[in-house]
Amino acid sequence: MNQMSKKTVLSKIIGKKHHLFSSPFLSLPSRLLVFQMHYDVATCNFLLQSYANHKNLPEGKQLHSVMITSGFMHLPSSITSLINMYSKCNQMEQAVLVFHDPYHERNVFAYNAIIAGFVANRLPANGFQFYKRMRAVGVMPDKFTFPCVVRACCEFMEVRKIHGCLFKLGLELDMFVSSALVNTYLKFDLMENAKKVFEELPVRDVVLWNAMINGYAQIGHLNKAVVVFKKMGEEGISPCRFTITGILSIFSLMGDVNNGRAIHGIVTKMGYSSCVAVSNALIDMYGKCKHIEDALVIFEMINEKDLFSWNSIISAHEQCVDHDGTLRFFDKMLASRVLPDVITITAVLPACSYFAALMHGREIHGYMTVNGLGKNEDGDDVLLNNAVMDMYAKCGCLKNAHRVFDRTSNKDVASWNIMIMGYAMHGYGQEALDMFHHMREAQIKPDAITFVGVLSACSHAGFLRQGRSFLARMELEFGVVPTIEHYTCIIDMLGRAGHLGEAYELAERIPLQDNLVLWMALLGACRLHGNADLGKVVGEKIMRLEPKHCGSGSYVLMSSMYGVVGRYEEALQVRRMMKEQNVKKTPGCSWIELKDGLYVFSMGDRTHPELNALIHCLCGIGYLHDEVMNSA
DNA sequence: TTAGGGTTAG
Repeated sequence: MNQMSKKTVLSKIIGKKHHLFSSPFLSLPSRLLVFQMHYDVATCNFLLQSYANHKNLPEGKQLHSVMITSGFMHLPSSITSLINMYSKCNQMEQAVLVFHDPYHERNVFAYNAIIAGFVANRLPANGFQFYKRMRAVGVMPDKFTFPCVVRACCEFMEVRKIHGCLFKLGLELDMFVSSALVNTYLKFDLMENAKKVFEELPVRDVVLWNAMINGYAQIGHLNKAVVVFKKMGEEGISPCRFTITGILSIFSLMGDVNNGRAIHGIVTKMGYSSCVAVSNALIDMYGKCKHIEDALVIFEMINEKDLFSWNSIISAHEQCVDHDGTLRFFDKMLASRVLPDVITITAVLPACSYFAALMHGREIHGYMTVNGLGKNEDGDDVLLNNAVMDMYAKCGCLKNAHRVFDRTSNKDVASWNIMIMGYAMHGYGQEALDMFHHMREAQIKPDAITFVGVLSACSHAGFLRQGRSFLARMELEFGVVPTIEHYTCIIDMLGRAGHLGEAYELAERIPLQDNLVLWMALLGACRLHGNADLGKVVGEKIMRLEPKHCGSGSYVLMSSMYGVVGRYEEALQVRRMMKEQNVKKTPGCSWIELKDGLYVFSMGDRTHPELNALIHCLCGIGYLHDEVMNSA
């Protein structure tokens, strides 16, 4: 009988007995009697393994007490299985208590199990301490010890010492030890050491190839990672699921949909389609390559969607700038009772910011606070808190944004930029500049984005003198070279204030003039102040730019500018040009946030399944007039 | 009785 079938038979027998042993209808002494009649050490160990795999701590603990009563604790195998059970249930304190059991001498099995436990529970330093103790008391490590000990190394010198030991013990060619070694060297960014271990092995299995592929990807050498992947195929090693997820993440980073699709072909051919992690990696790849339709097909085919599946499809929508899709899938996720995590929230918050969906954003912030998601091992999760701040700021809720800002202990330059930009975009120029001064007091070095915020604050508030001064000082005093974004802010500022001549002169003077946004800002100012002559010159400049840069916005702005000053013939001429060039006006898009979600509409869009009901509802609460309802 | 890989954001 082979190992597998032995295990199957054993589990069937134990299943029946176990039912009796766990029966709530029997008193403890009776259960103990059943146990003593039918159970031996092998059965206990088998059960403990099963409890460990299912993280069934209560039954594991119960079995532990029965084992003590039955006198099984002097057996080394019981100790090892118990340590393993407690480790897998994340109870390292209990595991250590078992390890120190006074009636038992600690052998290599017990040491291996406790070191593995600490490594799996992300406490490598504790694991390494047990290895040192093991050597101190003279217990010889074996080929099972080293894969864990290598992973337990927290410093380069420790790995080097262990690596030396492997040669002394003749374990330098063991594939389990070597793959741990390769991964640990990569953890310390020591690609050359990892490569040496890999190349000196006479036989390499798929795990080792995976380690090298992921290692190159980790240090940003994506092309080299692809070369290693190809070489692996040439050497006749078939990719496993882990290889597939790794290489898919590489092609997604490269935005290489063709090779990604080729991997999709391998997935189908090798029958990996049913593996959720593989499907999730495919969704991510198609999402990052902006092929949302393919991502959706994969997503719909997953039977048991996990957190990764939802996060991948939500992020895919966000990457394809489909904010509506992002929120739709987030709602679907909640309806499927899958709880969001930090990654879900960071993907969803920008969509809330885009739609100024304050209700949605506030709910997410509440969920985050209740579940302690704003914190990580470094204290406050500054990136997540920045996303919340940005959401509140973009929704115009500056008080809440400021509250989150104040509560974030480890603010970075982005935190300050979000607040400066938030105040600037809502017309609080003075508050934005005050934030900038506080930022300097806090000795945070401003960057290019800070000055976009500061200059746009000056522009919106009409602080001409200060705006000019900031532009002059930003390079000299702060070492930030003005870019086209900064000049656009200044031109916008001068234009809004009616200093059209100065704005035009500046636009002419600066390098990289072929920037549409810059000239559009000036065109907008010409329209605002009814200066169609200068507007015409600016308009012609825009038209001379590459036609692909010239969207419908500039044509519409120009025709409207001529309209404002009564030059209708020229306005019509622009409209005719639009027709000739086949430029279509992008339809207007609007949205409304109601209690049950966000509704997005574009002009003439009648595709919403509950359009009529929604219009009735909107009329009822005074959002729409009856004529609209009648036209629906 | 004990051991080595994976996917999602910024």
